[in-house]
Order: sequence, then C-alpha cells, then structure tokens
Amino acid sequence: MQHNPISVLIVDDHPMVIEGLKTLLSDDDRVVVQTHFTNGKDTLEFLEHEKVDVVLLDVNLPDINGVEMVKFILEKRATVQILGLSTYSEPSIINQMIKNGVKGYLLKNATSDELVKAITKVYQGDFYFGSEVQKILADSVTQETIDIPKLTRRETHILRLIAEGKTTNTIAEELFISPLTVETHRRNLMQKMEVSNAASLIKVAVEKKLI
Amino acid sequence: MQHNPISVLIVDDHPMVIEGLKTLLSDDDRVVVQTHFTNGKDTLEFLEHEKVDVVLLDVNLPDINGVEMVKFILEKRATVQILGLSTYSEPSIINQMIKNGVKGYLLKNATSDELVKAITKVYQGDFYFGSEVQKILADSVTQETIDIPKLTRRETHILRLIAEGKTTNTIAEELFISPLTVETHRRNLMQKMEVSNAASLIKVAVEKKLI
DNA sequence: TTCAATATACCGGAAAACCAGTAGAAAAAA
DNA sequence: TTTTTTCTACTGGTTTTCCGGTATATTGAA
Repeated sequence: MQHNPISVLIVDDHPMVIEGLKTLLSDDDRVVVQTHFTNGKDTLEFLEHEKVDVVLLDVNLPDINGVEMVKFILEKRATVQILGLSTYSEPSIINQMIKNGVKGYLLKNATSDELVKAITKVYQGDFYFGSEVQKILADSVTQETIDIPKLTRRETHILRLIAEGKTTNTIAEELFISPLTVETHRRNLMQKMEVSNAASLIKVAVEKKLI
Repeated sequence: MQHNPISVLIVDDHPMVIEGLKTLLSDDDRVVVQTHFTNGKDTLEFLEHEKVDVVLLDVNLPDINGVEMVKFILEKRATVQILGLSTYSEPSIINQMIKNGVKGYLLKNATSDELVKAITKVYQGDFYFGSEVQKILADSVTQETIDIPKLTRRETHILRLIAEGKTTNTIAEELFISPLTVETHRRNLMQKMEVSNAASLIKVAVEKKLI
C-alpha cells in the first residue's frame, strides 16, 4: 500500500514543535516530512511551485491567521489535505477551519501514533479529529458557540462604539446619522444577543469574541 | 568548564514538544536531557528521590497549575533551577512565576541557541528571559496592568451582577439592600474604572480581567 | 429585475441609569 | 482605641436607555 510515503509539510512558528513533529514522524516510513516553515507567507510561496500531500498547519502563525491560511492554501493547491494543529481548543475556530476545508484537527498533546493515524486518514481523503477535539465539537453543538449571531457591518461598528462608553447621541454625531437610527441598531443588537441592556450586551459580545 | 553536562528535566504535556526539546538539545554536549514527564504529579514524585540541575517547565500542565508547580518543585529541591516555558505570554502569570522562583522564562518559539543559552545561564544561578518575554515584562510595568483598581468585595460582586445584565433594583433585591446602595456602588465602580456608563464598565472590567 | 437584507428614521412613553452631594453604621486596620 | 475603609442609605433632578410599534430608502444577491 505504501509505495510512496506521504509527503508532509509542517507549518509552525515554534522550532521545538517542528523538531518534535519531525522526530515523532521519523520512525514511521509511511510518512516523510518534506520541509517546514515558521510562517504563512513562506508556506504559500513554497506551495506556489511545489506540491505536498498533507500540510500540518498550526493555527497560531505569526503572520497569517489560521482560518485564513486554510483558505489560501486550498486556493493554491486544491488537492492538498490540511490537518489542523493547535495547543488550545477554541470551538469557534475549529468550526471555522472545518468550514474552510481542513480535513482533520489535533491538539498538540497528540501522541506519535495518533499523529501518523491522522495523517494517513487525512491523506486518504477521510476526516480525522482527535478525541478531545471530537468532544469539543460535540459540546459546541449543544453549547452557545453555534448561535453566534451574524452582525451587519453597521451593527459591529456601533457595538464597538457602545463598548467605548459612547452614548447614542455621541455615536449618532460621529456617524452623521440620527440618534434614532443608532438606537434602532442598538435594539437590534440586544435582540440578536438576547440581552436587555448595554452592559450585558458588551459582556456577551466579548464572550463571543465579537469585540 | 563543562566537565559534567547540565542535567535537564523536561515537563510538558505535549509529546511533540518534548521530542522537539530533546532534539534541539541533543546537538549540544553541555546539556543532557535526563528524563521527561507529561504531568506535574509524576515530576514531583521523581524529584522526591532524584535530582536534576534544571527543570524546563511548561506552564500549562494538565494536572497542576504552573505557578503552583514552581512552588512545589522548590519545596522538594531548593537547589534546582527552573526555566519556565509557554506558548503565550500572560504578563500576570509570568510575574507570579518569577515571584515563586523561576529563574528564566522562554516562549516556545525560542531557537535551539536561545534554549541552550537560557539553560546554562539559569544553571549558573543567573536569570534569563527571552527577548519577547522581556518586552512583555517591560510593558506590563508601564501599561494598564499596573493601574488595576482595587475593588472591594462588595464592588466585585455587584460588578458581576451588572455584567449579567441585572438592573439596580434586581441586584438590590438579590442582596437584600437598598437600590440606592447598589447605585452608590455602581457609581464608585464607574469612578474607579474611569468610565461613565455600565457598558464600558464591563468592557474595561473584562480587559483588566476583573470578571 | 425582483426580492431579501440592511440602514435609515420616527412616535410616545416607561424604566433605568447617571450625577452631585451628603452621611451614618459597621468593619477592618493602625 | 482611634482612624480609615467599606457598606450602607438618602434627596432631588437630568439624561439616557429601553420598549413596542411602524416605515421608507438603499443595497446586494438571486
């Protein structure tokens, strides 16, 4: 089955993680680490003219945000399979990454075995999620993560201004619109966030990372 | 100078980080990795009857909190030097760790050179902080971290209730005090936080991690 | 082009928040 | 024990928010 080993590209800004991944993967001849990068830009440049089977992608890169990165990589190389990697498990981020096309997701406490398993699965076009990640995803369905309300541009803007402590009138002046309009927006915001005043509006906005 | 290499103990719950550290340190004969653990409990047990020169301690262990861990290790082995390691850089945590006795601190994006340098420095009894960490520490002195207003117990409590979207009257009922009293507290809170309404009160409270 | 979503704007009224100042009782610190 | 801080409470008044509606212009996607 494994005539050609699966070529892997590692993207992570931590040298020690890169070395660790290489070591963990070096024992297994089904997988070969082709190269590695510590930032998004170099990775994308490389993929411009080279190809790999699987990208091991850290979510927290110094230059490009992980969710964006998935999109960019797949734009360049639609056939590549991406396996997300991160230390912590933010349900919303994992969800976004999946939406953008990652085929698997592991936390960094994964063992060597799990790593190889994930890579081979993903390479075959299957999905693979670490057990903790699965748990998180399961929770996130029931939890509040799923109901992050979609705010319009104007609403997001006004939300920020409210958080800065500005009154309806001040905001209206700043945006050259009627205070009544601002109030309508604020009311829509509160309805979407299911709260009944500005204080808790800000709290849930922070919780849902909308600010 | 380096007759005996410095013996190092690695504590990190991520196998790939452990492998990475080992690899990064394997090139240098001034340092030898004696053993490694993935949790706090096993580490402390080991230190009960064995000794090492330097402990590379990840801040985020599954069982014991990093700040506590420093204290426990030094209680067991007062002569050991501890070098903190973490992915992110929380000024408050770094400060606490230093207070508890770590001699150095690195982010996980450190290079092999920096790692060895840090270990040798720390071993000699000196301090060593990665450049990013230094920046963070410097900032944390000048930045807003310092002017976290001291809230009284009652104020903290009421702040939480405000964040939950409760009105003055509701809070008063809940605490069996007059609404007027609650209002006084809220006004004091706003004054201390230098804001003029509940929305921004919550925002800065979140920023300053008071909620 | 048509339709849905978004941004705009209004009325009237109730509720809550905000402001400025004062002040006594209780608890904690000196 | 004295002093300071914290918690309590008030008067009286202004401003702002919040609520339940309604409604039109504009924009963007199908």
